[in-house]
Amino acid sequence: MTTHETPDPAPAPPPVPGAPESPPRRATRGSIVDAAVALIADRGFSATSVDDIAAAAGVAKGSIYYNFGSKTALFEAVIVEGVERLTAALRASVVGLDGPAAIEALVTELLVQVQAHPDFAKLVVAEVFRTGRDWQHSIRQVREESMAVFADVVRATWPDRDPSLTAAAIFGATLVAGLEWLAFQPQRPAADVRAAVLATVLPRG
Amino acid sequence: MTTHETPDPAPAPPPVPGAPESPPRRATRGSIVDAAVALIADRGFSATSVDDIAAAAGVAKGSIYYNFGSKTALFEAVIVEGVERLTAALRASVVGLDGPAAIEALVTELLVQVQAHPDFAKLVVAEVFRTGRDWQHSIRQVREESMAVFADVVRATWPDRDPSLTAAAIFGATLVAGLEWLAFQPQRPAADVRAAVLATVLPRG
DNA sequence: GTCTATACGTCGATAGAC
DNA sequence: GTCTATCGACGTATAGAC
Repeated sequence: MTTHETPDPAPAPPPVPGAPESPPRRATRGSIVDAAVALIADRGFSATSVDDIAAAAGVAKGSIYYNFGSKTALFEAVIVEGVERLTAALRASVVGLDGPAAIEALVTELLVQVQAHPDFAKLVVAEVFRTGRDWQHSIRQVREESMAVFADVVRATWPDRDPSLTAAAIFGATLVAGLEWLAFQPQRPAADVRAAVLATVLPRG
Repeated sequence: MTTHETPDPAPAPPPVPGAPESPPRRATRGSIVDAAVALIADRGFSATSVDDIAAAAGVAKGSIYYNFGSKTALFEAVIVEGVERLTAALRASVVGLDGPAAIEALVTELLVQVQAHPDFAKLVVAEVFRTGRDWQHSIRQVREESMAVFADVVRATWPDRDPSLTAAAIFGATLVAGLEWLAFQPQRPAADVRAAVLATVLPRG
């Protein structure tokens, strides 16, 4: 860094004529994240090597370190991106609703998300309650955003109940029933799961 | 998975599960199991080394291999013993009860167990839904015994509901609310958690 | 039965070619 | 920006002393 090197933003690779603004980095990043979610959900963080992720993503190990810096940083990115996507979906599902209808919408949307991203759901369940991990703070921050969506609806629906604990209970009921379904009873229709959860967490209706 | 592959259950190693235990061995075994639960719950299986467990238990690494044969076998023992204890406690809590009172007793007892063995509770949540692990079969077997206690009570209480999915929902609501409490709101009284869960999973009454 | 010492393999991270 | 080759650190499991 002392001698004269060109510290400028590196020139882009040869753009293929006809390829519409396809940053090679986005594709690489995306495939790495996808592979990491799938592998870590199944085997856990430490049991999944960076070599495994690179092989599954179809990239070289060096590319992972170029794009994310470290294995821990990669995992943090996976968690943060996933939870932000989940939070956005939950928020969107309750727009214009309140009361029991809003609770019903949240439960339904969470089940949809669990079915759409089962690996990520497993990963969240496996890692949220850990305390001795480097990414604890990242997880905790996004966790609270997601939980707040539930807590706000609970507060507006049942003013006499504890918002955060009730939100955790409803969230847990939905998530665990959804994973029970995907992991052990995948042949059941989604409607069965939704019906069972709603019958459990909503008063007679 | 690991380094040298031990060619399956070979009769070579001295420690045979089920063999009569000499008194000195029990103390060593117990301290190893306790240390393993605490460390693995916090950091995960692969992130916890046998050296760490040995140090926390106050024994030498060789003693762990003498008593359990492998790191995987140690973890299986931890899981099986813990879930059997939980199942026994749940069964005992509903003797002579049925209907909503039995549900209430199960929820209460599960919260008591979560509070009494928080490390084990975290560990269970982290590992139950994994599929790519060696001990998958051990976990699944004991998991079903515990879940059956809930499902039986659900079946007797609400004949119109799906037993296994409803059991999963109630179990999930209780466990996640309990861990939310221990991990993020430990200052709250236990009664708050119990009240929130019961208000969520039991119809007005 | 429990300890210490060590062999053998794997993993995260880096360097440098292209 | 992505690749290959490689290094140092650490982890499981075993051998043999006590």
